[in-house]
Amino acid sequence: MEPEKVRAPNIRDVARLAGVSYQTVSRVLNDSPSIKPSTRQRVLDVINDVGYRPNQAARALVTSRSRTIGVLSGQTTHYGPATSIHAIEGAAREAGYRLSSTSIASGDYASIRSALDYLLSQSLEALVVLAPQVRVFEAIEELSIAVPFVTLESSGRETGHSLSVDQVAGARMATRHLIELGHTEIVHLSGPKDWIEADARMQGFLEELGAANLRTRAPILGDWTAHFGYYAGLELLRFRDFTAVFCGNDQMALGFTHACRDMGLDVPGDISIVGFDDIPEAAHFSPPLTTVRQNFAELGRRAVAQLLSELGGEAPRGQEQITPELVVRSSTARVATPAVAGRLRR
Amino acid sequence: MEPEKVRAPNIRDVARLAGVSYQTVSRVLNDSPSIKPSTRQRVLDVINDVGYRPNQAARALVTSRSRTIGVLSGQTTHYGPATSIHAIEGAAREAGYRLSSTSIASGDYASIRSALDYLLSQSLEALVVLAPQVRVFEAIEELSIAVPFVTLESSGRETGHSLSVDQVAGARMATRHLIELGHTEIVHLSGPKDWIEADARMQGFLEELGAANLRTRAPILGDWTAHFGYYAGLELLRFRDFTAVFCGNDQMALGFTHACRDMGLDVPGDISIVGFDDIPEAAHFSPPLTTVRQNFAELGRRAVAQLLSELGGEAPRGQEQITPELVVRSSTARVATPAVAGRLRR
DNA sequence: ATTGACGATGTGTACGTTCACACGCGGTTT
DNA sequence: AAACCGCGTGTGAACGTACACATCGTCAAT
Repeated sequence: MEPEKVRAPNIRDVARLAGVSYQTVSRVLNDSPSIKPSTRQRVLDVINDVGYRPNQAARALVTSRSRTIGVLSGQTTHYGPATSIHAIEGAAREAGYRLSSTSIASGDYASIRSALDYLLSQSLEALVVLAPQVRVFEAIEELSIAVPFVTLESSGRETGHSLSVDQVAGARMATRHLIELGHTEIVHLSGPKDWIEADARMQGFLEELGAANLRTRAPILGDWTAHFGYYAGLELLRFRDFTAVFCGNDQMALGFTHACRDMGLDVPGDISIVGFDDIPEAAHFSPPLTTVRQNFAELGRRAVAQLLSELGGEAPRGQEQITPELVVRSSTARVATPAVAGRLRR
Repeated sequence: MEPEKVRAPNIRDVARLAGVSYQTVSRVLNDSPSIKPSTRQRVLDVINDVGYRPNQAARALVTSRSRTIGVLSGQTTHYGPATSIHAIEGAAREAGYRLSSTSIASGDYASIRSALDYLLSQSLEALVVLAPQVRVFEAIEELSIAVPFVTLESSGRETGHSLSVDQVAGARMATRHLIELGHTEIVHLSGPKDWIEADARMQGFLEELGAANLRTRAPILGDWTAHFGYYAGLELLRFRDFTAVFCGNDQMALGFTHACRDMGLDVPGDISIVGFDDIPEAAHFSPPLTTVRQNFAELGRRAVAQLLSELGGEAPRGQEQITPELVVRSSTARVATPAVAGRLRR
């Protein structure tokens, strides 16, 4: 029984054992056309025997091609980003790329900057940014990144490298749906302050309300969690001066529904609720949640596709948006009579 | 205004501009002790000016230290793994490591093997495996991995490198809770066939039932989704020969609850339901779900801690388990009278 | 005055791979 | 018969860094 080699075999070891030059081995590895089949087989056999694995660092050093796509993300725990990243990973793997991911601890500039620095020193070939905070864009602009990159949120700014679900359109759909059901007093539970999506959804909400000439009220700034939705619900429902809620995401909608139940209110009988995202659980909430579906996986796939085409020499595609889709379930209903809203108002 | 350099500045460029040798720059980068403060400052200034970033590939090549921890994962979309990975990422970043992640497309051996091959060619320093399929362990054993590694599931096999939440204990807690409430006819909705956790939870369930001398029934093999829970519920509830369900995860519990509602059954009045995981939404389900909490973040952090200590020269810690915690909410209740269960039985 | 130690810096070399080029060799063209 | 071509293969760089060692002054100890 052989003792474990202290040094991993390298390309020269393989060459020696196969009785060829290291260059021939290299050709086999990069399946160069001009190589005799018998030689190739011999080399492959040796590679298999000794468990040779080409050293990626050395390869990256000389080619300055790392076959790596960097991913800068924020909270990867959430359903949306997690799904997108998973799709990115799959698409990248299919194209022979791997992922190097870093997430930022907090939204402050220093940690964003250091995360980007870190990624950029990896000599990666492309970069996808999923970090939804506004400051990330400042850092990106400042760095003038040399590799193709794409951000998965619309920054509002024209970076020319963005790909996103049209949050504004989604929010307008959700709001219009409520308006069409006769609701005139609609509350919006938004996401945190400097989140791009939160901002866009809020904007869509306000636009649609404005278009219908309805009273707008200041949205409540939440933190995306069901807990927040619950406590915000308990608070807001003390004054029942609204008949519908548009929540910035499904979790908050779930929490809000919980609060309604605790306050003895029926959803959608007394209060209509719309969420955002369409997480897989939303169809099984009680009641099943009306929400706006974002195709996170598609987003991830298209990000990789765009990057790959840019890597292949094509020009960046500029802004691109995916339209979301309203999924009507059972958490929204027509207002009993328009007067109800009036009666409820203090 | 300078045109963008085609080549990124390297250590020699910095050295030239700072009027020192490249070795001095290297010393600054690795903050070597013996270097004159004024020189260090001059070098640092140049580094900042030209935006020099040390090439990690070159560094990895010569040191064979990549400062990278590999992550092999399965479905990263789920709450559990996503949370663990996030925690791993955070802990790794804190220790100056970054992550290189690959997920396996399917559970087949070839894709597992190629994913591992890929990771192992990265000259990474440590590896954490979150892929819950049994076959992954076969691949790992076969490869006799040289770097410290840890698997985040208990394989049942003694690999000596595993760290996990004690699934069996968690399942026993859940089951015991139902038994203590007087339930004698308990159904188990399990996860997919070759998932390690699914197996362990099933085992715990059966053990506890056996300990209480209760009738055991064949668990239903699901796929973790709320959809499955829902349809399984619709099917099972046609014969109401049970009063409680232990679901393999919270999503299936949600779906099952939905099915109960659709069948006009009250939870927990007619049926008690226990989940597993304690996803953040579980507290806001209708009714709030009794479940078993797994500390996924802790798991991730401890995995990194273990790896780092091993990297520091300490011996691997062997098996290690974290005990989960039963969280009693409102989806479980005492059986009205023990006779009820009997009456319901066909 | 000579030696030694030490602080600060520079010079070779190695890491493992790919790229540009060179080479020998049969077979076809001039 | 000389020149050319393409196939299969080998040789010498180069990528950017860290490590071992060498060098050079300065200052204290002998």
